[in-house]
Formats: sequence, C-alpha cells, structure tokens
Amino acid sequence: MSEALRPMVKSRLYEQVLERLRAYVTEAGLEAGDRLPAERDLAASLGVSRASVKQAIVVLEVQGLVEARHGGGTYLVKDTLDVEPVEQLVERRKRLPEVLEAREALETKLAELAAERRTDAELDDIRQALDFMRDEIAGGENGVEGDRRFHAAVTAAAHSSLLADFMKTIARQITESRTESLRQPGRPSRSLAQHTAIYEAIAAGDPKKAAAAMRRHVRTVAKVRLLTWVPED
Amino acid sequence: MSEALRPMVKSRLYEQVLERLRAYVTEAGLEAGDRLPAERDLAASLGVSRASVKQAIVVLEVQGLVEARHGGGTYLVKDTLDVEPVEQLVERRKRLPEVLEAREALETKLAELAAERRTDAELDDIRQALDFMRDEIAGGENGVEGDRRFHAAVTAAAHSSLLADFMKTIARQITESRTESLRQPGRPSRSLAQHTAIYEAIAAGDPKKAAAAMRRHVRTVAKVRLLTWVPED
DNA sequence: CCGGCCAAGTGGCTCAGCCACTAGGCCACC
DNA sequence: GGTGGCCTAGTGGCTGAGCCACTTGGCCGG
Repeated sequence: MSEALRPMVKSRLYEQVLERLRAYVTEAGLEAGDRLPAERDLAASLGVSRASVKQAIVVLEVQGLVEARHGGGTYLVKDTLDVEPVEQLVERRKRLPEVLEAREALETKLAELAAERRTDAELDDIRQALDFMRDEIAGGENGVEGDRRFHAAVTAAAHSSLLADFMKTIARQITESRTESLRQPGRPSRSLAQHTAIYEAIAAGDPKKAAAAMRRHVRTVAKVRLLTWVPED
Repeated sequence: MSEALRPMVKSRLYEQVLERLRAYVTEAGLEAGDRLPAERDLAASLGVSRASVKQAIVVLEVQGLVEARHGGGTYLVKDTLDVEPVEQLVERRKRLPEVLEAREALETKLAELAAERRTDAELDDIRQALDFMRDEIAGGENGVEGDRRFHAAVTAAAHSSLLADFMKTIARQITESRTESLRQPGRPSRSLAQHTAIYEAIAAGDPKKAAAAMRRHVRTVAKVRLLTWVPED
C-alpha cells in the first residue's frame, strides 16, 4: 500500500495528552511517588477538557504507571510513563529464529519440571495426546493436532504458570513452525518417535532425560524450519 | 498483613463497565468485526454516564481489543475482550519459585547463545562487569551491582530481543533474589567464582559449557533463596 | 445507472457542576 | 505535650446536556 493512500490516522485527543504527560514527567524529572498536577490544572494548561485528561489518566492507570487516589491526587508509580517492553512486544511482529530459541529455553525447562511434578492424571493426558498423534499419522494426517495437545499437556504438567504464560506469548508462531515442520516428508513418524522419548522420560520421572529429549526435539523442528524459511523483512 | 486490614479497593466505575462489556461480548457471542452497541445505548442500559462508558472503551482501545471509528461505531478486533496472559501477568504479583525456574530456563539459553554470538566488544563488557564485581567484593561490598551488570552484558551478547524482553518481565523479582542471595556469608566470593566460570566458557566460545555453568549458578541462587523464603499466601 | 445530496446515527470533545474523599491545620480537651 | 475531633480547601469520580465531525445508507435528480 502506498504511503499516500494509507488511511489517515487521526490521533485521539487523549493520545496527545498521553504524549504531553510522558514528556512532562521526563522534563520535570518526576520520580516514583511524586504527584502529578491536578486534573483541572492539566486540562487548563493543555487547553483540553478535563474529560480528555481523565481518559489519558485512565490509560496510565490500567498500565500500572500511575495511581489515582480519590481526593488525594494522582501519583507516579514508576520513574517514567513509558510502557514495559513486553507489553509492546505482544503487538510487535516477532522474528522466527528468536521464537525458536525461546521455545527451546522454555520447553526444555517445562519438560524437566513435568518429569518432576506430573501427576498420574497429567501423565495420562500426555499419553492420550501421544496416542491421538499416532492415530492421526496412521490415518494419513501429519499429526499437528496431536503435537499441539502433547506440548500443551506437558506445559500443564510442569505447574509453572509463569513459563506457561511465556509460552502463550509465542503460541501463534510455534503453531506456524509446527505446521511447516510436519509438512516435510517422513517428518511425522520421526516426530512421533521423539515425542515418545519425551513421554517415556517424563513417565520415568527423569528430569535430565526429559529435558534432553525435549531439547533434541525442538532443535530438530528449528532445523527443518530454517531450511524453508525465507526472511521477509 | 491481615485480611481485614487490607486497604479497601474501590473499583472505579469504568472497571465495572469493562467487566459488563466483556461479559456482554461472550454472552452475545460477538466475534471479531462485529459492532458494539452505541455509547449512548450502553450508557443508558448500564445506568452510567457516557463518559464512564467512554473511559472503558478507551481502555479496550489501547489494549487493541476494539476499534472506534469516528461516526461509524465501535468494532471488535478480536473474538473476546479478555487481555492476553502476558499483559495481565505484568501487573500480577509473580511467585518467586516460578520466577527462578523461568530465570534458569532463560539465562541458560542466553549463556549458550552468548558463547556462540558474542562479539569481542561484548565479551569485553562481560569482562568489565566481572572486574567491577571483583572490586566491589574486595571493597567489602556484596557485588550486587557487578552481578547485575554481568547478567545484563550476557543478555546483550546473546542477541535475542525476545528472550531479553522475557528477562525484563521478571527483572524486578530477580533483583530481589539477587540481593537476598548475596547477603549470605561467603556467598559473594563463591558467586564471583561461578561468574568467572561462565565468563571463561563464553570467552572460549563453548556453548554447552556456558549453559552448564550458568545453570549451576542460577540453581545455587535458587537454593539459597529458597532457604530464606517464607510463603505469604 | 450514476453521482450528488441529505439526514440519521454515532463517536469526539467540551462545559458546568455536584459529590466523595483526602490532607492538613486548628482547636478543645485530656 | 499530646491526642483526638473538626473544619475546609483541594482533588478525583461521575454525571448530564450539548455541540461538532464523521460515517452510512438511502433518496432524488440527472
């Protein structure tokens, strides 16, 4: 799409207020705990209505950057009004090689924890995912759904909501690489073997072996993917 | 802190509107692209002012869940109004054991990548951090600042902005555990030795050894921290 | 069939104002 | 001297009415 024909972005007023607010905080050298000017004063000096100032402050509030105390003023929570990198990261397009690196880091640990912590019921979930994958492949499919279930079950068995949340962040990208990988001829059956190895290590309660098996698996996926990967930007 | 003495949380009105809105979308089965009721109608049926509805919509707007078109209505961008897990995760208080698990997963991989990718300049940065830490400890301090710089330098040398962003998410918690750990008698010098081992592996360009050294180090920190940890909830 | 026009609907924003709550000073009382 | 109550100015929370700008869809004249 040409630059000229791009839809005009009419910045909402509260967004402009937001910018001015951020600039003010840095210029005035305000720090965490300091009080912002009163809403009425801000509205007056910025030349906008109090409602618009209010909307901007609400935004800062939900971002956890500011705390408004009814009757007591509005206070800075951090030393800046800039958003955390991870929040903007969710919107940003993530490059695939990095995603695969992150996946290896996370899933290896998840497999290790799963081997230590899995309940019998969770082990059974993993087993069922494996069986599902085997049926898929036997039926001529590539086993992508079984693959997804398997990793989801392992993640659940690890009992770490933090790591699980990190995984969710890159879930979409992982799905893409999974599909791509399983399209390779002969890949589904080899993948099944690798998953079986992971399962057996988790079943045996052997964290090191589980981590190693998972690492091997993820690296295989990464390698296959990289062969067919064409950088876009 | 006792339950009774906890500060009263008075939910802002726009937060309640937010909840009702989320509930409405799921109950009405709205999907991406569907239009929300007009602000005036929402205000009337919820029994609040239009300004409050507006504040809630602004929140949804900055979260990228909704798109308001001037004169054309407000439209859903996703199938739900629920925020992504990582976004709410930033606000939520993270439990320490999970943070340490995540740290091991991330930093082990970071050390490995750093050993592969570090430039000479970055290696020098790591070396300087190590020297700084040594000076700190020689001067009677616990070396917490050098520790921080060391891990920051390794993270930089790994050249993975995704993993780096994950690290930033748990940066605060790591800082706490770092301080706690280095308070232990005799810990600073042992910590220095572990960091030196990591440095040497990275300098030698040995990914496996770097990963192993980092894993050993992080696990030591985790162990020390767990000894002094008193669960609150 | 087409193009322009119009009107209803909708979001963007303002203004004026009331209420609830906080903070800080003052004062009476112990 | 200190403690607790009270008052008041300042501040955020919220409302209602209203105007403007923009979109949409249909109507009408060509």
